[in-house]
Amino acid sequence: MYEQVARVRDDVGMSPAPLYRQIADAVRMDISTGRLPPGSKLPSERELIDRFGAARGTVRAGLNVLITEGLITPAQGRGYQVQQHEVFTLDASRHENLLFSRPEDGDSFNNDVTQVGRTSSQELRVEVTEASAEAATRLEIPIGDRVVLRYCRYFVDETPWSIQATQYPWWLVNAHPRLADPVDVREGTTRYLADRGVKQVDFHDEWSTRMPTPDEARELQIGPGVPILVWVRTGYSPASQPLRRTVTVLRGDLSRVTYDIGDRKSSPHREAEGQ
Amino acid sequence: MYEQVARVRDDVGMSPAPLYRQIADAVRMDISTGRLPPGSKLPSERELIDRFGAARGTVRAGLNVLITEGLITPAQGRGYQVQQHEVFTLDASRHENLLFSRPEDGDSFNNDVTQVGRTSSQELRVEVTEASAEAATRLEIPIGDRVVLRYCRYFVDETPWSIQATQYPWWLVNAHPRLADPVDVREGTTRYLADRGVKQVDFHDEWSTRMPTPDEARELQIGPGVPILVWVRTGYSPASQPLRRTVTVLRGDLSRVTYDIGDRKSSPHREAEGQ
DNA sequence: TCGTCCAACTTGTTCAAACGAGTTGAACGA
DNA sequence: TCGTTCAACTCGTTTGAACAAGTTGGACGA
Repeated sequence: MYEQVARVRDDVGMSPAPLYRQIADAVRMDISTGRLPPGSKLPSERELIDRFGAARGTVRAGLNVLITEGLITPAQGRGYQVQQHEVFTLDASRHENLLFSRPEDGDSFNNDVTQVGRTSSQELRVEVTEASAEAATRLEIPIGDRVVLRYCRYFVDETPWSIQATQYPWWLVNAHPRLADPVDVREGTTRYLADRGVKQVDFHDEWSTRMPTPDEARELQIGPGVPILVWVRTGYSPASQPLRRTVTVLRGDLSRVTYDIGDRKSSPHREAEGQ
Repeated sequence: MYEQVARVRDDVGMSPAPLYRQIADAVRMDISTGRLPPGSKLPSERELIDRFGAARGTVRAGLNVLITEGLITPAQGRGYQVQQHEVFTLDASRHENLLFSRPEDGDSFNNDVTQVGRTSSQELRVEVTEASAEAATRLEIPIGDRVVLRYCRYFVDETPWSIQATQYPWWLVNAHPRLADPVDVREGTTRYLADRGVKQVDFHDEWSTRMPTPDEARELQIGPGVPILVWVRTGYSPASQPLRRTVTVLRGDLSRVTYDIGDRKSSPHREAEGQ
């Protein structure tokens, strides 16, 4: 199927790209042109060795570039595969607090998920710990003060989606003890608090991106080359008192986030698929 | 300085981590504990070879893990260095449209930059092109319609910071021709339009993250292991007519984004340094 | 027919060697 | 003193070999 590719080594003048990068470029081109569509299997290392007349190490160096770029995934015994993502959109400006909260909460994300025929599930863990310096600053409490930490990992079908850790100051937990219940608050913590007169009206959101730590990569089941989105939301009462601080780590390859700012209510945006 | 590390190979039962990952873990630990502070030089490959009794390829595989995680940067002839970032924060909810716009625009970002004693600069390029499918959808114009593309690369001091491409629909350019001027609009395009009665009051923002393409990596001068933030903002008139669409690509290692949502005006957040 | 087993694939890990190319600082000469 | 040169360091690229370990499908036997 492939003819032997003439190796570009003996140029005069400008030095050619190193062989491993030529390999990466060639395969990347095959991907971007659609010759290798998402989900398809790459030629095996053996085939690429023959095609480029390179050593195995060189071929692997080239493929490693594409792994780092998040374009392909290796699987021992099965070969390399072109990444395919199904992106879910999260409307952060309408989002109350928790991903996957109940539809009655008016949350848009769970709807997004279930409307596509997916099932969402979650693992919950609740602890009482001490506030870190960062959290204490945001929650405007002394460092080391007791807080309730509600830790949650969310799944779409079987795929880990995000990790979320919410810290509530102790004074709030005292008044509303179900926050410390190690079980799911059925109607959602935001609704629970709202029903008891504690309303979050303001948010401060902070976004950043980075590569996952090994722990995060394990929990989200992502390989190298996939960045994460880190979302830190602090919620405030009408009196500008911090009520909670939520740190959410989202898989970058599966997530898109939107904000609608201004007067328009429901945005009439068609879903434009991009890249 | 370092004693020979006993290699963990012959465990019974659970197979040990491969050597290259042991090396990565050891060095990562040195970084996270501060034994190797940001900006410091790593031991050379030679030293690590001796310390772990591994082949050079194995040591390089280990270091490659850390490069992919964005923790270190290699420099030919000079050794490896622990990454050090100076993060700049961009307040997207107060942000008018362009990064680095003039202080009179009330933009917070340029202030952030100059207040720290940095200088911001930019490269501008203006073209007339045809709207892509995506852009046309957002701008609510026919696909292939003429648009003005204002392309800009921003720098902090000498460091590339972000790449920004704004598309204006032709009907707007006709009415406000300076949008097509291949020179900097001194007072900022947002202000320019506002002064002429065209006010952007609503925004639709879309955020995602991914690894850069080779082109983006070159333009932003980022190495492997550094993700980018992609920000797509569509601006609307009070009549909900799309006025422009801006795609901004930000270096993930240097950027943090905030949104303040709700009634509170200026958020009294102290700058809490995290991570 | 239906499991089991195994051969033949796949990628994962590691070694050893060689040469190329960028950087640095010390020795040297003008 | 100052510039040049160069040795000795750094990482960059490539080869070839070997064995480990996961996957798959077909042959084979019950």
